[in-house]
Order: sequence, then structure tokens, then C-alpha cells
Amino acid sequence: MDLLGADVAGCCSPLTGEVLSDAAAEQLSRVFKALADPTRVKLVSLIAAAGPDGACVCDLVGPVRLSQPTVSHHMRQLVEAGLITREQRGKWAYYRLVEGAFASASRALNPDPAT
Amino acid sequence: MDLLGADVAGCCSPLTGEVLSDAAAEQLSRVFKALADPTRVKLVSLIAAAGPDGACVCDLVGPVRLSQPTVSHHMRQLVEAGLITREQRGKWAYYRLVEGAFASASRALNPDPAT
DNA sequence: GCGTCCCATCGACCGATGTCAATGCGGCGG
DNA sequence: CCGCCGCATTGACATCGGTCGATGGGACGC
Repeated sequence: MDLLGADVAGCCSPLTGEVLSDAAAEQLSRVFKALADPTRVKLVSLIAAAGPDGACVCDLVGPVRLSQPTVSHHMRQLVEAGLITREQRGKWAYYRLVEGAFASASRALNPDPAT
Repeated sequence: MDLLGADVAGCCSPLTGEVLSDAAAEQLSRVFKALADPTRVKLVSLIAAAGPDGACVCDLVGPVRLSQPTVSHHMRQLVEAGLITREQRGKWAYYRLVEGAFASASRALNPDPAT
């Protein structure tokens, strides 16, 4: 679906600097909402650690100590937020990070790291 | 209370790089949860735009189009997440951003912007 | 074709959360 | 001292969100 991916990548409205429009605020909150659960944060961390080949659900269920449907539910949230991508390969589903999305979110929080 | 402020500031575990501990994941998710609501995102933006002198609740109720108790509730969330500070001056309450908290969260999302 | 494996979806449960009206409370002006 | 003003707290309500067991459905091996 990737409802947000493109917009997030193109999102240049930093949290600080000037007042956000309602739409921009909603957009940003969607990304943060996807990261507002410790399980999803850990899932993202696990996927990042899995390297460029991605990680399958079977690699994630163990570490987070939750049922497979629950993990699948969280993955869906992350995909819909545009933070990760899903690729079906054979009977496995591989998930990878969308680097640009994290970079955009990072910039929204701190547009000028040099300061 | 500032339950998180210090920890967030000292938090150096990036989301990417290596697998987060359960505690680190929970810590990070707390910050993101505070920003997981469009109203709070806009409130942060408004406070940032108010400059170093801070903003009082009366300046925020109008723009977000919500009741005063609701705004007060959201401010509490943000303060407890360590993202803003509250200072009572006379009969007004002034809120200011905690720059370090945003910088830390930003770094957690994208530890190496140069790449 | 049949059984197995990996994963998504569904339905249900229940605690967490956003919202408001009503109220409380300290500071300040008259 | 009394009343207004700015803000927090409370109580109630509806909705959202995380979790699970059960089920479905495609891919692979035999």
C-alpha cells in the first residue's frame, strides 16, 4: 500500500522551525505511532541487525516472545507506516528497513544537527 | 518528575546498528508514544515557534481547537516523556522544549546522517 | 495429491487513551 | 475578602490498540 512512504520521504516540515499544518502534524504522528510500541521498536532493531538481506517472521517471533499472529500484526503496522517493506520470496516473507523514512523522521525531530 | 529526561539524553542506543535490549526499546517507545498523537505534534510545533520564552496554555488552546483540560492533559504527557518542561510563572504556566531530548530521539532514528 | 511449513487474516477480549463537562485551586486585582 | 482568571484534576464515556487462539491460504517436498 505504502500510503505514507512517498510523503514521508518528501516530508520537509521539521517539528521545530515553524508551526505545522494539521495535515503535516497528522502525517508525522503516523510515523511516530508506528514506533510507539516497544515491540515494534525491537522488531525494527532486529530487522536492522539482520542486514540487507532482510529478516523473515520466523526470525522475529523468538526474540520478542510473542505469538506469530501478533508479530504479523505489528509488521503490518510498520509496513503501512512506510518504515519497512515486505517481499515474498518463496514461502518466506522478507522484511527490510526503508532507510529514507527513518532519515526523514530523524530530520523532522532535529532538522539541523550541527547546531 | 522527569522520569525519562536523563535517560533519554544519555540514550546512545541507535535503532539501527545492533539489537536493542527490552529496556532500551521500551525507553525509546515512550518518547515516540508521546509524539504519536497529531495534537501533541502540533503542540510541540507551537511551543517551538513560541521562541525561548516558552508558551502558556492559553496560547495553545486556540490553535489546536480543543478544550483546555484536553490540552492540559497532552502537555502532561509531553512533560512526562521528557520532551518539554513546565515552569510556573505568576499565574501562567510556561512550557519550553527540551532540545536534548529531540536530538537524542533524532540520533536514535538516524545515528549517522552523513551516510 | 497430500501433508507440512510459513505467514496472514479473523474474531474476541480487555486495558490504554483521547475527549469533554464539572470541579478544584492558587494567584491576583479590586 | 471576594471574585475573576489561568490552569490542573477528576470522573465518565467512547474509541483505539495489543494480544491471543483459531482458521485460511499459498508454497514446497514427497
